[in-house]
Amino acid sequence: MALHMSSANPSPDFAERLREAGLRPTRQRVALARVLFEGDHRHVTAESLHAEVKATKIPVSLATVYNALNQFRDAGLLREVVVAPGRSYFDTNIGHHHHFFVETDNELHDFPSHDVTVEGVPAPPAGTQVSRVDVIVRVRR
Amino acid sequence: MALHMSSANPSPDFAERLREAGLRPTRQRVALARVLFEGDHRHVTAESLHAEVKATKIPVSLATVYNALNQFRDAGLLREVVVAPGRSYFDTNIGHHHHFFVETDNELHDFPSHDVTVEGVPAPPAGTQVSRVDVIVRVRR
DNA sequence: TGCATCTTTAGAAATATTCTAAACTACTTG
DNA sequence: CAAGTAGTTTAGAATATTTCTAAAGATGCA
Repeated sequence: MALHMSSANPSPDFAERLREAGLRPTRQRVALARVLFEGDHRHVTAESLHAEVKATKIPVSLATVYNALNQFRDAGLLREVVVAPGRSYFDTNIGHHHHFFVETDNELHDFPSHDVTVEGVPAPPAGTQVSRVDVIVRVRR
Repeated sequence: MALHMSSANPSPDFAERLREAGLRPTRQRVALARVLFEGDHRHVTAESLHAEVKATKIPVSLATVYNALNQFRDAGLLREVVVAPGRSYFDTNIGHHHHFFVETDNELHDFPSHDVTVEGVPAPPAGTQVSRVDVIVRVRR
């Protein structure tokens, strides 16, 4: 019974969701998916996710966390956000949205893009097509 | 009359410009400044800049390149652009502008922001103020 | 010139991520 | 459901980028 209506994910059947994404639902991947996709949207780094999953007593190596994050991203389950040099964030919100980045404490916040318009962007370089437009609003405390 | 109106720098007196920025015009910093600020705007990484300056026969260590890039950025002479995980780009264009990032070959292109409008961004998180709005248009070949 | 301060440097260290090859596990087939 | 195989996980090594350290060197002021 879904307690969290604002949850990122209606179905808690993580094994099935992994299978649909073309990934074998191993113990590690299911544990990672549970932490990532249960409850509201979130932002993690490889390190922070590793720490969280280890706390659930399921053995996972850091290498597996990196593997899984890359696979989840490639499968469209996560979005990678690059805002700070030397570290990648992964966002469980894969819908259209943009980010506030609090530079003073390396904190990331989503905001919906449906009200945002970006106008006046010139034509992309010859031979290329736009894959995404990111708006990053950098703020400080 | 200046032939290169689009040039990044009117004056080629790099020592003086460093002094104005509060930096001692050492041999290494002047050599780096020459490569960076002579001619049109450009994008470099620490590695690429190191390779270029070494080619001018002036001895510079990679550590000094990192130091100088950080100092130039802090002094407002450069802008750091974070678009790809694991590497920083530095942009000699410090005016208002945004970027195309060609993901397929890690290439960065500026475009002026004076025609660009970003509307509908919500209020920033409480207690913060906006330091900059970056628009990154990601494209692929 | 003399000297205090700032800068550079090589190499070590820190940080983040990927790779390797061996052990392990999920899924399929018989 | 035993066995095979193909995909996964893992520890540890390797790679990549950036920063740190402490010693040597350069700069600019008196």
